[in-house]
Amino acid sequence: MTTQRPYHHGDLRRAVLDAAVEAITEHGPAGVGLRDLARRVGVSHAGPVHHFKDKAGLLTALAAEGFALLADELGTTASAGGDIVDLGAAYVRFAVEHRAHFEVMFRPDLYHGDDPALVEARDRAGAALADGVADRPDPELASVAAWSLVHGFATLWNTGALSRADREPEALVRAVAGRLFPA
Amino acid sequence: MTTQRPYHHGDLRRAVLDAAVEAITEHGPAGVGLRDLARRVGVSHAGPVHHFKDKAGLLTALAAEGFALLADELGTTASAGGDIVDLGAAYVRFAVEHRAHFEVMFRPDLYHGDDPALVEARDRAGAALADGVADRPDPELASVAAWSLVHGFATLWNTGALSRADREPEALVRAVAGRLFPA
DNA sequence: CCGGGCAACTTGTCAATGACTAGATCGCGG
DNA sequence: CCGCGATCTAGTCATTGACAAGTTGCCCGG
Repeated sequence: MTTQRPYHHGDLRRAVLDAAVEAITEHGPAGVGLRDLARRVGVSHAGPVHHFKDKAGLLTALAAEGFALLADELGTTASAGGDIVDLGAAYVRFAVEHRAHFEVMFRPDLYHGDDPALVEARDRAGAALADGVADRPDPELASVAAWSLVHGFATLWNTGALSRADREPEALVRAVAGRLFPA
Repeated sequence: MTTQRPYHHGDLRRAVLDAAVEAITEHGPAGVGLRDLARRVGVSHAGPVHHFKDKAGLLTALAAEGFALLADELGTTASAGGDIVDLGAAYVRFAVEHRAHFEVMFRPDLYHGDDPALVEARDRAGAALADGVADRPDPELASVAAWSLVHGFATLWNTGALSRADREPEALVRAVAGRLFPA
């Protein structure tokens, strides 16, 4: 393996983000260090700084990416004719499959909440959720109820509090959501 | 103010816990340092260590205290004849009034999840919640639904995601929970 | 083709943190 | 009155995030 790394990494930004996802999935958002990520990726300890300014900047980028991903998922299930329960299931699926992103997204004390890219993505995701309950009676309240239910389910599931249930998370949340929003 | 502090603090453990609550309320769990707490309380930088072993130990104590408080709150509303909606409201009230405790409690990567005192308190709180839905049809599912709803509401509220709503959190969650569990 | 400019990356440094060790101080039981 | 253990202090070490300054190599204008 004489492959001497070139001076320029190629796509360090992406590599660091991926390493961060991996590290957060393993040790939680608290256990991530800029220097550790640099080591994982194989660059010097200050390499990532150039792309993210500081630790909060890294997590801001992660959160923004997460909101964008979530908005996309919700958008596709909505345009595929999915109803509110489908949307909720998509929300939970996202939270489980992208746990690292999800955990950072709802920890505003870790990142810069006023970042433009982040704000845009977050609003987009919020709109997708709101659309799903637009045709329900009292949409304001229904929106709060739906979001609370699926968000609570997702966070509880990810912290392991619900894992005694033997069902798959998506099936379980469908059963639960069907109770709140009968067809 | 010639009150020279005595060598022995009196109740350093409690003082550090209180300082931690204050610090977490201000800056979130990430922004808390053992040394910072020691300074706030006015002891040397290694003082707290004696009582909590390490940082995770501190947060373990905080989490255990939180679960105990929550179990007490739920217990009193239940024995006062409260129904499932009252229990949910109590859950949210706890989360809002004891935000610092609540945030640590559901961040298992920050503390020692196998601490005996913590396990006991957590189980007690869980039992109090489960009791509230015992008389509902399909209690297993109802328990998941109720917990998800109020937990999601509480975390979303605390992160500010729901704060556009002009209602008080407790009243709002009552309206939402009443939808899931009609009287 | 080539030279300068600029982004990407490195090396070095600093203050602060968590964890550890050894030692000082105090209070309580015998 | 003594000593012994719990409580707290002081000192140290590796590590971290942030910053400053230097290096490397790509790309664009001439």
